[in-house]
Amino acid sequence: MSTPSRDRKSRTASKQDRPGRTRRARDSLSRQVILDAAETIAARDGLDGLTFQALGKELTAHPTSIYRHFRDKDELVLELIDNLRSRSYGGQLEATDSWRDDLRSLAYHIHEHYLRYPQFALQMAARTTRRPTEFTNVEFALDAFLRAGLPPHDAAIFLRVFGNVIRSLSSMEAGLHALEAETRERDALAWHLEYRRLAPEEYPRIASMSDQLTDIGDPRVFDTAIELFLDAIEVRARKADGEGGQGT
Amino acid sequence: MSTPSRDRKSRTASKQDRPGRTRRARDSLSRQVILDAAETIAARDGLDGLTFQALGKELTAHPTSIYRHFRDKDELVLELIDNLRSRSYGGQLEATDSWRDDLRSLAYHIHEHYLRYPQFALQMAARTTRRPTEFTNVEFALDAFLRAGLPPHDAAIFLRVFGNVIRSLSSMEAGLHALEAETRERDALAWHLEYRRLAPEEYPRIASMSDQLTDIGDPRVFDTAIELFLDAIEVRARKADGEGGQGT
DNA sequence: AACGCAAGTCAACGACATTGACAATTGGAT
DNA sequence: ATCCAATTGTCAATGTCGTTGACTTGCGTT
Repeated sequence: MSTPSRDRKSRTASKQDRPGRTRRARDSLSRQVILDAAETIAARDGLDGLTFQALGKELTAHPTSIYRHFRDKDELVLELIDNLRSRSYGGQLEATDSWRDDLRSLAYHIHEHYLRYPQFALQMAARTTRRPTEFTNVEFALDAFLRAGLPPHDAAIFLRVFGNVIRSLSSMEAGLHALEAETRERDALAWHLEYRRLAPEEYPRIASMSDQLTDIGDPRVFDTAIELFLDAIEVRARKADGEGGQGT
Repeated sequence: MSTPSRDRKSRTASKQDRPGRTRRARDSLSRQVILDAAETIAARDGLDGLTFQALGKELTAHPTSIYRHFRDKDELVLELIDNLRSRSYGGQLEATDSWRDDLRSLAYHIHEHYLRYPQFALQMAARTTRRPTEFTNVEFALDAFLRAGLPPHDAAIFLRVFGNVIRSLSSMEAGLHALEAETRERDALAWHLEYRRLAPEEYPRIASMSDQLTDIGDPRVFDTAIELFLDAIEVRARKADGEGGQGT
């Protein structure tokens, strides 16, 4: 056999040996087509499964075709995240006459979004996108804080606290869900066993309450955290209102 | 990146950049020696820089030597995390007569630990290690909650809420710090500019307070979150105490 | 009809984790 | 003291990944 480096480019033969594997039609790829395929893969195999080779297979195209449309993988992933976010909560929020209900509703919207796309949670939590969806949410929350009676200065910082708590808690919970089911169950089981086995002399409080302790993924945690925050905000708002109104 | 073409070519004798150091002495490697090297690398180059090849170079050993001491990379990383944690806050916590101070102190201990090792923050937040350091912290916090006057059932769930909020917020903040400084500054700058530029008719609340808005990495966020939580716990404890004690 | 150029393809590269075979060193049994 | 087998370090090889540069193909313009 001669060197196969040059004569491998047989014109029609190599194309026809796999009838299904023809070259993709020109302009049949686009950012949107690729993003859709990426979402399919990520939803099915997780973020780790989202490789260029997997994309190539999903699209029936050569893996490196994607480089004609995205500079690198990071650009693709960021675009995908933005795509999902805008699809998940776009303009579904309407203010009621209860700031508490509004904030709670916003919190659950975001929480739900994170749990829907656990693969991306970690990346979503720490980045601001500065896009319409984000602006709308900020405006909505800010309005609720002001209606609660907080002075603007407090509203500004509480907005961030509230938002960060929601996103970081959701992200963490989503991160857990993203683990393999088997690993997670094994962890939870080991957790219960080991905490029950601790010496009561050394850890009296743990021992006395071991039945009531709950593991890290307990869904009540998020609900409780939100209610605690709303309580705290209410207290502060009342206090500020009293001071501002000089004893009204 | 320059191509290090010189150090891989050594077949037989040219390995002797260091004469006499053909092979590491027997038993000169151990879990602890490897973990120390791993910490050095991670602190210097980040968690992404922690590869077996880097480890090999740091130890002047063959990269695969590590497999004699750790089953795989995950085991190494988890062990490293546990190592750092126990070194960072081991038995420095002492209960005072103020449950509020105690919980605050615990929160800051953990927060500081996360900021000290931002590379590991993401992995630390979501995993329970079930090790002495963790047990001690849980016992400490549980005791504080009970002293605050919470009924055991509430203490159990609040323990988780408090812990998850601390860890997830710290993790997120650390994640920001772990980004390259350049990227982070560019992001913060863009954030301020874009929020100031928004149309007042569409986002009146944002426009009216644009000067007071703060970015995602504001260090006051953590402090405020903790104080809000402590407030909320105090309210709940008073309520529970009043109900349980039938009017004090 | 010819051609330029964008879009798809392909092989190759270097970095990565992991594996199985191999070599050197050690301590214990003889 | 000597041998042996287990332990520990080494090395080549495998298969994955993202990314690059050279190539081919065919559409739109001329």
